[in-house]
Amino acid sequence: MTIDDRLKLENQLCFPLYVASKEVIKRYRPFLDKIDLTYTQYIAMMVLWEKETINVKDLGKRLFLDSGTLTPLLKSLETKGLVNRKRSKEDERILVVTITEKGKALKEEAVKIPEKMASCIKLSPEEAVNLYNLIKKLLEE
Amino acid sequence: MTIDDRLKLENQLCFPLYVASKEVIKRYRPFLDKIDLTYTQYIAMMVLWEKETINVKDLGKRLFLDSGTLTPLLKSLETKGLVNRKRSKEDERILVVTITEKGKALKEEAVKIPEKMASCIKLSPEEAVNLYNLIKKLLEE
DNA sequence: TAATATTTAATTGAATGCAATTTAATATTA
DNA sequence: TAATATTAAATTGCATTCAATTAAATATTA
Repeated sequence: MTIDDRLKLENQLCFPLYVASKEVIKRYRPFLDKIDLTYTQYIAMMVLWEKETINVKDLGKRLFLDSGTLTPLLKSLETKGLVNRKRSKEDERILVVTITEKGKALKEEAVKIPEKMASCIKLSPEEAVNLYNLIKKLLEE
Repeated sequence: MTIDDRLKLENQLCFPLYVASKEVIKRYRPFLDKIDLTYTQYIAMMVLWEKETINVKDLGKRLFLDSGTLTPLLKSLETKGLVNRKRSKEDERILVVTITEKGKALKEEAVKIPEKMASCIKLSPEEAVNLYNLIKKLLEE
């Protein structure tokens, strides 16, 4: 490979990763539109469907997002009536996010999404596991 | 796997992909800061280092970006003196982007980036190829 | 040719995403 | 305790990203 070749898009690992991520998120859109969530709102709700209550810092650790992204996102979810935001009594710095009944109810709609997405993606279960493990390794260190 | 498990982040393929894409782009930042480019500006410049001249539509096809992203991006690259923007004489709808001498000169700095990035990523060449192929397959259809 | 359709960028608007700073609360230390 | 340091969110500012619309130019069709 020449020096020049190294600066070509096709020879970068990052670029296909970047395209794939955007593309897969785009494929979620028709399904997410039906429950009026963006992708980022959806992954935040996924955490809340599992945990019901979490503070902003822990949510950020889980989603790899900071308060600059999460604060407006959570305010928007609150406006939709899906979560409550309340300062902790013990430590006023901490903002505790709790899922509402309406938020919980939304889960019934959302459970259909993963299998619908799976059928959009042309990977065998083995390939999917393989990809998953390679991405995990990529993220190491 | 229970129905509930399917709605957990760890069991989604999309989420690690999304995190990995952001993370790898973040790792580019220290290198890109040195040549005063954002990641998106960098991939646009990569195309121009290879082709010297391209119109917005073709650039968008190559980068999987539309004019909503590219128009401000290219204006910014023009402000930096790295490209020129000029309407085609034959078809005034088409905007032709051409790399400047300053833009070409920047390539000398940029050639070091891919190998520096490679050393940031803990994948063997075989694993990288494997990942590349799986991502390509994921994007099919 | 005149009317219509298509194409290409630009624009608009909403939602990220992140670095950097600020604010307020709590913890630590002198 | 008083001063300082740390922590958690919020805010600010800049750069995407994309859907939808607009505007202008070109192509096609009646």
